[in-house]
Amino acid sequence: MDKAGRRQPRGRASAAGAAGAVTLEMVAAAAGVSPSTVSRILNGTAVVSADKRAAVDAAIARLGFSPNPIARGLAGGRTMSIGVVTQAIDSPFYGGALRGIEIALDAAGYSPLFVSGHWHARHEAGCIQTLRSRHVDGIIVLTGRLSDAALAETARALPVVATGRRLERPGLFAFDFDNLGGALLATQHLIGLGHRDIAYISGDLRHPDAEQRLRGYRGALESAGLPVDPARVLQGDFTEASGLQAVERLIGDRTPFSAIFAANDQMAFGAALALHRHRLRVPDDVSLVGFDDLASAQYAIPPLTTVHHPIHELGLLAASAMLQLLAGEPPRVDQPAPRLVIRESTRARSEPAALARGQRHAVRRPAR
Amino acid sequence: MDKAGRRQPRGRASAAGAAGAVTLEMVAAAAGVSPSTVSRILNGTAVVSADKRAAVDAAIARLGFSPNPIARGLAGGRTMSIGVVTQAIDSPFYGGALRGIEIALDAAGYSPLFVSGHWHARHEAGCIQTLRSRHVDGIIVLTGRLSDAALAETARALPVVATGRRLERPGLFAFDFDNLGGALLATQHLIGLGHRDIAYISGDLRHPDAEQRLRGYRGALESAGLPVDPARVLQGDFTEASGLQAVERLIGDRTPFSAIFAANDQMAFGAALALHRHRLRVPDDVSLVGFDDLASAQYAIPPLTTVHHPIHELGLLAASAMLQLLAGEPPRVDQPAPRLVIRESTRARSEPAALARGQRHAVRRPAR
DNA sequence: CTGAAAGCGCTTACAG
DNA sequence: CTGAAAGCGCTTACAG
Repeated sequence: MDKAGRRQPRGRASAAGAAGAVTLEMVAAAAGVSPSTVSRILNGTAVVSADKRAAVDAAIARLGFSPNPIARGLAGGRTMSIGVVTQAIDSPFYGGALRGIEIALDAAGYSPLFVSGHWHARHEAGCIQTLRSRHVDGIIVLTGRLSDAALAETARALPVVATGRRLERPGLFAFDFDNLGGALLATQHLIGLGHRDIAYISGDLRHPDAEQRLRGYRGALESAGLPVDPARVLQGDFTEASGLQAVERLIGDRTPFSAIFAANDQMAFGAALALHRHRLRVPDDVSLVGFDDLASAQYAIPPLTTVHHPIHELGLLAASAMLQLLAGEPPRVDQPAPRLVIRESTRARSEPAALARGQRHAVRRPAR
Repeated sequence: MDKAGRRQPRGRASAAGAAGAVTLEMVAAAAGVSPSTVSRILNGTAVVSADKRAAVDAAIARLGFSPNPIARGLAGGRTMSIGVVTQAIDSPFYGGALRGIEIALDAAGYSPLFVSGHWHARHEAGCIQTLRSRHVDGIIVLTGRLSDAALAETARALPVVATGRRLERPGLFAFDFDNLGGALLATQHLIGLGHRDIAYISGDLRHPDAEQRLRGYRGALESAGLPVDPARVLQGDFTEASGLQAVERLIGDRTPFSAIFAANDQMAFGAALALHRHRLRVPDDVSLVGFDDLASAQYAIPPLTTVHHPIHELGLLAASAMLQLLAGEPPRVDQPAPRLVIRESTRARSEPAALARGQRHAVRRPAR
């Protein structure tokens, strides 16, 4: 088979050596067809006679062949990998989305390549760069701070799916979660329980989610004819620490409140700790609602009432939209709606509203 | 430059097109040298005259060239990517390790490829398979259930770093965390506080960590001359739910206890909730210690005393060991020791030990 | 020190 | 329907 002048195969470092040696060429030889034919069968690229297909399938099975994605990437431009820009690989919130993406891509033979943008447009741009240098077949961007223009630009080169924004561009599919609706649900729940003095702990307003949730809080108060008191709107940044500090400020300022709605569960946990330190009991003295429904929310003390954000499903949907884009179809996804999960951190308001340290109430009412 | 018979370049789908078109060949042309020379400069493979190097460096900078890892992978067998077998991409515990790995690899120009084994040897083997088909340059295995033999076998083909086990094989570097020592620390802390009836919630004993931590608990009791009562050793599986159930069993069985040591924080959170439901207060009635020091432990109510497991550092170390292996050096890593973090869930024992529902104590003592 | 050339394992026009 | 051949963008013996 070798012509004169062929080199000896290289040592164990040879690229082939690593993954199990059997190549498409070997399959072709075993099946008595050309490599082109094997490739076509693998890719469903052309109609092939039944007997050749059978011979090739048999050879593939017998030899245990699996195509080398690296070579495939070089030759055909498809690496069977999808880049995923998340914000932090260990985010308790986005983790669920990553798992969804992993599952959906795996089922289609694709591998995810996770990179972290750290909520920084520059880092995210670096991520896109890395992913493109690795020739991923498509990129999923989970929220983040990249401009719509940057995303659209990327989408000119390869399919892009983005969450956390609304945007229509060729090759780009974006979908959002109804943050406003979720915040409405949470606030209305509190209002329905008789609360009037509802404090709000906002996330970092540079995140569109934070802005939308704040609008939901305001909207619910306004619809109910309640005033939106700026003193009750605290600025947080989605971390536990900021939730804790917000409550400290609230109490320090002696602003009356009987309920708190935190723009995410992590801040709600911080808020709960601050209340605990001030001997204010949840829900006896203060009702508390979060947003996201992290896995840990149901084991908080008390278990946290929160807005369920189906982040795992969102991951599944993002991956499935990518797969559709890759198949040349316009993505169709049914976006899941927000849903309030009532647990044990909220209760009907007991007069009067908790004020500040020391002024706590011993009143107990049966849980809902 | 083209010989007769060359094809036209392919359309936008061409592999080059995607990532920015500039190739090593273009750099060579611009610098007036051969591609071989550019390659050698890139890889530091050979000594090159200063003027050529300068010309090449200039051309690289001007053209904004960055080598295509895919082509590199095919040709040289190096993909500049490292496979990482974790257990679940959204694990609150392993997440920290992933972040450490990401940081350390990124600094060296490598990309991690994360895959999830789901605590299942078969899945983990599938992960290894996937990673090898993608020609990663090395594999990091975070604990898991793969046999030492399987790991050693993999290490014959490419460098492997494993955590959560001790094992010496060619091409394989493994290191463990001192789980036994950590459990000793936790238990001794409780004993030092005067606790005698210390219940233990074990993790799934198929995990080596769980087994080691149990030994630490036992060892500490024995050293202190305290009996190890089987009724106080509850079987959990590292989940919050199992921690909760363990405490339910303990209380249902009316086994006396004044302290609980849970083999991980997640079970401690579940245990805390069960205690809360039975109106047993932490730490007034029952002291509680966890293990791992998850990010959320400091915002638990009350903030959880726990054994700090430097999982982020372990990730950093694993990656750095891999880098050393890749460089042909024997890895040298200083393994971090376990450390007890005393927060607010433990307190000196108050007579008598809490027994069961209803029998709670109002005794308050100042915190430590 | 440096170049020409073969090769990595695929894919895909091109030509039957 | 199917093959022969060129090419993807690099690396690396081989030969100066």
